[in-house]
Amino acid sequence: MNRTTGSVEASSFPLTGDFLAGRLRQNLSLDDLKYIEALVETVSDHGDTARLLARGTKTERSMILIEGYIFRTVESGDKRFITGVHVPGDFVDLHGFALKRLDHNIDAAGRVTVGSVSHEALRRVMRDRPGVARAMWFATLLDAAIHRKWIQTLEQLDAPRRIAHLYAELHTRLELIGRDFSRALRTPFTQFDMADMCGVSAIHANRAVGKLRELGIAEIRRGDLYTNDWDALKRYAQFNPDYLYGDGPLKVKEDWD
Amino acid sequence: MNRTTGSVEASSFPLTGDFLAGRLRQNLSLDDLKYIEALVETVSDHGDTARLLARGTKTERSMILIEGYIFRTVESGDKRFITGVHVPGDFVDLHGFALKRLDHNIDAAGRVTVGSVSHEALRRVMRDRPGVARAMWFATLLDAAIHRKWIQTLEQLDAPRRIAHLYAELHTRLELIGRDFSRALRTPFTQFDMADMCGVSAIHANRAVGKLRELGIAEIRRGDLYTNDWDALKRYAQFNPDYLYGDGPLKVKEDWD
DNA sequence: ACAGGAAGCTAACATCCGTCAATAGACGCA
DNA sequence: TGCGTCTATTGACGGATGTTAGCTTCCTGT
Repeated sequence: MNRTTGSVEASSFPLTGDFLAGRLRQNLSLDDLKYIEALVETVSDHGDTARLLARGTKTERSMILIEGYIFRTVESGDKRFITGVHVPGDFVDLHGFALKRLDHNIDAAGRVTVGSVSHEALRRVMRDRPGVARAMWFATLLDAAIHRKWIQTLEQLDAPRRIAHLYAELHTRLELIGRDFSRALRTPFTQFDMADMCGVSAIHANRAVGKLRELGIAEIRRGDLYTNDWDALKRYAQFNPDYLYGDGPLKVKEDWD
Repeated sequence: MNRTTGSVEASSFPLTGDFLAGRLRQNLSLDDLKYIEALVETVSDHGDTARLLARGTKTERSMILIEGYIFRTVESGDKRFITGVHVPGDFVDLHGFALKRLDHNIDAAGRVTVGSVSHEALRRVMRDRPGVARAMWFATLLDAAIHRKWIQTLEQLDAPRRIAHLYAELHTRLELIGRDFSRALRTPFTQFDMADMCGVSAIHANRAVGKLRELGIAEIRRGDLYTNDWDALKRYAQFNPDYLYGDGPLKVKEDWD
């Protein structure tokens, strides 16, 4: 667990705006999206495996992931456990705004670009933009739904299927933000990362990767997954995307307000 | 999985009010609590293992658990997986208000008493009582924190420790709503239920229960756990209650509004 | 008291997985 | 280019867990 916090402040504005197509894409007007984008006060790049926020920290800012992958981790003894992974468009510590302290670390997986929103700005959202505030609530509800699916995966699947399910989920989540990887899904994950996400030892994660290769399901090399049959992979992992609410994930009932 | 939906409508009003001391206990005035209590339109009792709400159902009501235990379950093949458990005071399907459909079932564990709140009433809350609306958001954030701990438990602990951790968590959550079981924690859980919560087979759950007994950690008989040393049990389960935010679980930053 | 059924318990065997040890490959840096 | 480190890989062994089968205990209804 090498942690080099090589943070580099970047002044690259404006944002692309694309990343907002993810978590917050539903039920927000273009005006709302522009409003959210304007909340981002600073954008920064972070080096490999940087710890962006340590457990227990009290902060006055929340981060939205713009590029890369971020882990939610906890440490116990000398072991690390990964309880969640984020893709661009996700608010990674929105709960840090509501709850007093964070109960886990926020770690970059490889290089990341994050936008920072002050809690002062979020307080203005709560006061002035109830629609946007609701969208943020729904985004955290989707987090919870993904957590529940991880619980089920850990309860139900063996190691090879857990890894396949992880990549199937990422594939779908990345598709939902408009990124299509027809043949390869690139990540900076090591087999240690996969092991910590799947609750198995690194050596067993290696066996699992080998089994996926042997079965012709997928070839995983240095975190990058290559396959020519995503459907077969998803079937093998017993993947059902319903929990991501892709067809209207964050839609509220029509008669709100 | 016997499902007798023996629902009996009860007209027993008013509520005790005690059950609200749980999830929503922080940052709400007495006036707010009375307001929430008044939202409960009907109270009903349900028989053993009743399915209160099926996955995919669209509903116009949300339920708050008043007495008993409730499971969140999913079914895959002929197997059942439990992704969460609720104690009195918990809103069990508040996310059903925000998201269009439920991604899992809501099942009673033994006999339960639930209060029902119409989504129409919740819409009024959103509009008129921002403080209460926030408290509901925070309650779902605490759900997510508990989910993350379950993920970690599944990744980290063996079967005996998972069962010990489950009871340690319930003990603390019940303490937080003012119920103290110094020597015994009574639940209607079967070893099948424990197995489905811990991601092991029922037979292995039985082995695990036997090991806890053999180690002198706890005696579990028909769901009821007896011990004279909760600290030892919690130490054995590596239980750390921080994630329940017990010292101020749902506290918001002081300077809100 | 009796019968039936659900839950709890035990044993035997196979598979999944953790650990230790050792080696090979890939990448960054001098 | 060569070295060192991180990552990936393989084998061997033991422990944890799944599966099947059968038995016992407890509860409940009659």
